[in-house]
Amino acid sequence: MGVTIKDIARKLGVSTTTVSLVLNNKPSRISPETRQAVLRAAAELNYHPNQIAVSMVTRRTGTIGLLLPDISNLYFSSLAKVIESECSALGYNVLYGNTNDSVENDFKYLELFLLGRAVDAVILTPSYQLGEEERVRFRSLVESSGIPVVTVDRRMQQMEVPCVCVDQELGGYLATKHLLSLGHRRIGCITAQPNVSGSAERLRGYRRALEEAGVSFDQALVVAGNYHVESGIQALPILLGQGVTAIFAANDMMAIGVLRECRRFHLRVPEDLSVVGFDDIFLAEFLEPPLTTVYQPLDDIGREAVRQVAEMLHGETGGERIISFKPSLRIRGSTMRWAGAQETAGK
Amino acid sequence: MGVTIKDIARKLGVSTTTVSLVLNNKPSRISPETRQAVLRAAAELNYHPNQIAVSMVTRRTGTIGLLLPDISNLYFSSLAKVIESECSALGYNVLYGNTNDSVENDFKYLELFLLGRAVDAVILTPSYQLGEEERVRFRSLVESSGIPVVTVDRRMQQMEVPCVCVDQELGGYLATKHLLSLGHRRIGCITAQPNVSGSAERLRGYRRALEEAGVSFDQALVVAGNYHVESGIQALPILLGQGVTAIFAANDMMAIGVLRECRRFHLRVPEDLSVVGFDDIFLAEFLEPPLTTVYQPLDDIGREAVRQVAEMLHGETGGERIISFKPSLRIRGSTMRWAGAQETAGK
DNA sequence: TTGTAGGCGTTATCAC
DNA sequence: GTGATAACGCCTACAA
Repeated sequence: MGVTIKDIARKLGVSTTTVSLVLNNKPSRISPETRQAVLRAAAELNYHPNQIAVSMVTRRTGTIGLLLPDISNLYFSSLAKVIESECSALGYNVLYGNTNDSVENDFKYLELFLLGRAVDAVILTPSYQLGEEERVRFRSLVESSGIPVVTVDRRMQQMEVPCVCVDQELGGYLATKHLLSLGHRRIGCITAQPNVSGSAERLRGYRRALEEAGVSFDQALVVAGNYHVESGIQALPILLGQGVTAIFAANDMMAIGVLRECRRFHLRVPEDLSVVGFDDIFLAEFLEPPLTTVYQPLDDIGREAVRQVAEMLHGETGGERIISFKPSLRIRGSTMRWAGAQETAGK
Repeated sequence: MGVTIKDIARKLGVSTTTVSLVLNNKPSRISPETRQAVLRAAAELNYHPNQIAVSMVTRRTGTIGLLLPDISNLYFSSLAKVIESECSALGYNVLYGNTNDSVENDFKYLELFLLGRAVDAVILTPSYQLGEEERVRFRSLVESSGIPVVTVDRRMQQMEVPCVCVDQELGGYLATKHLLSLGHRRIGCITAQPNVSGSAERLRGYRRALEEAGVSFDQALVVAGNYHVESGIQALPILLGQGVTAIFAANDMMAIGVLRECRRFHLRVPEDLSVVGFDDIFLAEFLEPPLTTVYQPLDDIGREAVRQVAEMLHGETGGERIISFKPSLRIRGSTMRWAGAQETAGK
């Protein structure tokens, strides 16, 4: 069960060296005859190299670890699709882990993959910003293993690891500015936990837009969600209680929650409430109303993450570089001019 | 770079056997002192077994291959999440491949995973029913590798492989019967390619419901999609041209396409057109209107697929068993009694 | 209770 | 041109 080069060698009366040389197209000048013979025998016996054995000696697995917080979030599953496809094109397989937005799971998989030398590199979306202690743990993990690690979508502060993402702050700014330009003044914001990278930046963008427009920031208009639909649902009544006329949700899932809950409250979107999301998951345009949201160039991000990994695999050094793409606003049906805008129109 | 049991053995002046025995908790009675010493040394040196080396000798990789047609389809990403989580609980990693509904890719990954002995087992959703030639290829691939293969969500006809799925025919039947019970008589059906397993069965259920209700089957009301949103969009005008009052889409993605296109046509759902989907992806209830659809017990399916695999890994034999779960109808807002129903009410 | 030695399948280093 | 032989890191009879 399992033809080996030994079998081929024996059958042909040559050494395993010869077989290996031929099968790997090594530039050692084997006579055309033996060459053909080996090739034919390999085909006849239906030989296929045992990748484990190959990995054993070459010290590379041909596998890249991919750690994502939640594959059932359309944003991440689309990202996974791009990354897997890019990896596949480079001859790499993807070992996948769902971290459920838990730092413990981040570490669980990281240790599994890095310490076990099960992968040649890792692409991950870290769950939270690490505390000092965890930072040490992470750093020693990465350094001692010597395995390239690249972060995608979210940054790891103070870590010497390349990060591929979007300019989150700008995204938050664009979303909020759009609402402001429509005359909204009381704009709610649903963020994720403050120590999730990305979330804080999006909030910063929100604040900057407000300040620029001379609208004072009100902490009561900011509620922390968790990037899941449910937290959008829960946030809505709180924000309505604050009299908001528009909501910026830090991702599309939460925006979907808001949309959904609005119907339960018989609130029309966008007539009664404008809603902006973030990510532009591909279902966003199919919602009712089609969701105005901040587009992330997913393909670029995924492609670039793999490119970064590939570079490091080819000896390029890591280090804390940030490759940042520009997000852009996709205006659709979930936002409109605030009916009461005339009052403040003169501003 | 990489502490080995040799390092530990050397440091302690014992043999690698001793170290291995201790570290693997083997029932060979090592003296408590050496035992402790080994454990301590391993911790101090930060030892972690090289999984490749372990795999080399144990002949198991601790990895399960998962091949899915489209991870950006919410149904499959949710399934992947369940499967990964179950595998993880059993100590298995998941090597993931996106096949894009192409048989060629099915084989590409299957060969990569099976022939390279990169996985201990494979769970896959086959792209299409295989032709005779492909069937031979598949069978020899699976048999020669001796690696357990389990099919999920879709069957492979005439293949000696366990399949975990839902009673597709029943699902199609329930969906259609629901529409019939609401008075609809011209019911369109959007299927996938006829040779995609599951699709054909769902269509059969549709026919059975029609026959049972004494409504004659009309081929013109059946249009073939591809399980993507776009094909729902394309199918709608065709079906409207046939004067349908309701549509059964063979999955939720296509149903979403229908919903979306209805808005462009200023058609109200469900007042002007009832729509039923299939899968009950978790966004279904968040759509507008919330989608009536056929629920698949995703968790059960994923869990059972992994259980099947685990059994085969433990020596249970494979064979063509079908583990079928019952789907159920989730009635939500996208269906209602047909306004013209009274005409045929007496029927 | 512990050590020796062989082997897993492949690649790599030298000789010949 | 080709072939021994030694790794790679670990496990496991079998010996001692």
